[in-house]
Amino acid sequence: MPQETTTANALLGLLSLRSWTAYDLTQQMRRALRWVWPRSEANLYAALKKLGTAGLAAAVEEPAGGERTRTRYEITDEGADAVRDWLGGSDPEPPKVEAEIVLRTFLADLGSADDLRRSLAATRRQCAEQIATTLPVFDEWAGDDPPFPERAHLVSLFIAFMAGHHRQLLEWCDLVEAELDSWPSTADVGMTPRIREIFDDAVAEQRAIHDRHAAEVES
Amino acid sequence: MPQETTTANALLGLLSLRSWTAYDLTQQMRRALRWVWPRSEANLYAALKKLGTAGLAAAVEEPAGGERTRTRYEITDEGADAVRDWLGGSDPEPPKVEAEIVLRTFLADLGSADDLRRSLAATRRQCAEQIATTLPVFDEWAGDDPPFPERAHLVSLFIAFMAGHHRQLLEWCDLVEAELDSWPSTADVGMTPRIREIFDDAVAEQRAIHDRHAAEVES
DNA sequence: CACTGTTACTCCAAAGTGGAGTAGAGTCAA
DNA sequence: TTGACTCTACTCCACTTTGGAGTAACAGTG
Repeated sequence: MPQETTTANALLGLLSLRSWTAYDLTQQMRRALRWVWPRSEANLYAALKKLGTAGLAAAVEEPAGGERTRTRYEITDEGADAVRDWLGGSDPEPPKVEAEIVLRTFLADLGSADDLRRSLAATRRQCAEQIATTLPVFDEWAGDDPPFPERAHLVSLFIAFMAGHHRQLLEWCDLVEAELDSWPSTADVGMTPRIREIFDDAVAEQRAIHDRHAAEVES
Repeated sequence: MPQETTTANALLGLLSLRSWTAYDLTQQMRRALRWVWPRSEANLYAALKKLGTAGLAAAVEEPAGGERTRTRYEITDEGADAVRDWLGGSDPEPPKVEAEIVLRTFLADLGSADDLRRSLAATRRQCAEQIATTLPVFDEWAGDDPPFPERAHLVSLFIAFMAGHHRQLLEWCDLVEAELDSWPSTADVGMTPRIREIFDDAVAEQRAIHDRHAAEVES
């Protein structure tokens, strides 16, 4: 049996909770899981079809008002096995970050201080927009009739990750902006005492993690 | 003039600092920039060729010992303009995260507690491995003869981002593991008082960010 | 002088993107 | 009741990107 993709397993995971229509699944991915596993609609619909042909999910056409139909998917026993194999028999891919803002900061001496300030402001705005779309979802969970009350612990950990991610990103933006305000320009600042402090702190923290891990492996 | 991709601009950014061979550029991306802008080797070589045909960089074949040649790239005036346009005339893409570990945690009730523990341990290991590859690069910057001493301030902010990212990820792993140890199993824990605390804290933090941003926009 | 590792790339099938397109159904207001 | 929207429920397609394998020459080591 060939290994399924993580996207396929994510869909199978949702299908383990209940049956969904294809449309609902894409919306669910878009509303919530997008923030840790972003995939395009086209890809999700395609992955669902593959789950169907691989026998991991069963597709049923159901009426959707008037002439229309929609496709409802239900997990099969093979599908449930596949999810268990995934969780129990493989390690997660390492987390992956794509942060153009950090790239721009790294190359900030090729532009003006205001260029960088605008980019940081854009990142803050994007962060706030992201939160604006997720807050209603969280409120649904906080309300009287949450979708899966017995899963509140897992959802809470998910939300904690999001909060931590946003905190770290915005704190970093604050740091960059504070530094930027203390520089004459973006170029040729070099290793001032304050910069040395930031550098040493960051390296020391990484080294501590590294050493702690090495010690744990040895033991 | 059509907009360049972020990858193209990243390469042009490096070429603004000095000339590089194609091989060196891919290694540089792999050693350092990968952590905020991961791209495959194949893609980088292809992007460089495009920069050549677009006139943004000039490719020169140079001898590489014996019969072999390698391609050295130098930025052109058009290329330098393109970088400035990028930094000054467009906003960064929103940061993007892909974290299978969070997905697995979200779906942890489909597997055992040990499954999740193994996944968390794998994430910790991946984190340590990542740090192990970056520490030598940082040490180079801390040493007597750093590559671009006048850019130390930008490199330091880059490293600060990496440290913050790793801190947030590992602290989240700690939180999950601590919770996990207090649960009878991964399933059906639901909204215990402790979970409610985690949930409320995370939502409150997000809301604070959201409200602060809304207030700033209004003013 | 064989062997291992590094340099310097290319190739390719498969996965994924994102924007446009399509078309029926419900909703609300003039 | 008719037109304008928005939502539902997808499909299509050209393009980009991935990641692993492959290739072949050179450089250093024992």
